[in-house]
Amino acid sequence: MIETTTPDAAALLREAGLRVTDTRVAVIAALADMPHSGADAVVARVEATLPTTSRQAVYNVLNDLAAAGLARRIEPAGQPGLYELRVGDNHHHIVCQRCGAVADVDCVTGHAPCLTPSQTSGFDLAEAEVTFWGICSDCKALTVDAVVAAP
Amino acid sequence: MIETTTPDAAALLREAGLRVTDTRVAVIAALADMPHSGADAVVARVEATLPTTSRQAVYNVLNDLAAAGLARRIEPAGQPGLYELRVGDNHHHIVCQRCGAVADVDCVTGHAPCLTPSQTSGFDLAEAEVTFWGICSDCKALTVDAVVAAP
DNA sequence: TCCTTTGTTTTGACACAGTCAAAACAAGCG
DNA sequence: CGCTTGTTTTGACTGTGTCAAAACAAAGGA
Repeated sequence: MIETTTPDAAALLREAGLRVTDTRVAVIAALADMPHSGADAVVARVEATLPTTSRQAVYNVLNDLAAAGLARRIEPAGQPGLYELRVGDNHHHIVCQRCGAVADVDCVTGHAPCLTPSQTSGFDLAEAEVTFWGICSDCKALTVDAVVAAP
Repeated sequence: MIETTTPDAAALLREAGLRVTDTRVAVIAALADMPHSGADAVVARVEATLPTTSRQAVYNVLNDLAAAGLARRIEPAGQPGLYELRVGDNHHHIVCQRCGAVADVDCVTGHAPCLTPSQTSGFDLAEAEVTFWGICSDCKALTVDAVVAAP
């Protein structure tokens, strides 16, 4: 019986022309469970089921998945690279300035404006990446608590 | 007589409540000359006039300038942090996917759409950062040359 | 002008994220 | 089953940046 927890990682890998290995399946499962994870978090999650997995193997897999278009890498300023399986829809992200939490943001109103800079300085434009910055609800709650607790 | 090469770095520093030192003035001059420079490039430039300057001093100054609002730090994915003196107008950037060159892009058509994500997942939104990716004219030229030279 | 205070710079060790390369290993195919 | 080729392991290494203590210098007052 096939694991339904992951969106049939094996099939995804085969379609992308990548060999199906335990490490790769486990990394995909980890990303399905915890989107916007960094290599370290993935290593930790993978080690839970495959304790002998090396850090390097996870880095390899994450690179391979990104190169094959099965995963997308984002790199908000001040954070290590994060990976997610949601690909192909060029959605955006909102990042917490305090704790670094990341959430998805669907593309903005018709998204045309974001793809059309006023001048391109001679560049051939390939894509536009939008990152929103703010404070997540958890951190907001903490701030309020602090204010309330202050004398 | 006052150096007119830099936009009176000393005055900027004093207004920001920072002491005026050779290192700081030299870093500001470097950034005025070469916007979107990383720490390494700034170190190299500063060493040209102040050969005894330490790498750490440049990092300190760059951090101080950014903290004081005299410089802005950007960090395109896959590159070290870059600094520029153009602050306060929240302009955007276009980055070359091949060579990493960076150019300024003034804020997009009315900029309202980019500041209004469809859902904020409970975040308090502070700002929106847009990064355009493409190929700069230099790299474009190289590609054409390669194609022409190919057969 | 010289002294004092406080902020800056130097020096050198260190941390983190990630890459490189070679040897051991295993998936997929005939 | 065994080959071939791609994957994983191991361990050293790089680049970017931070930390901390001692040496030093800018600003302001005596």
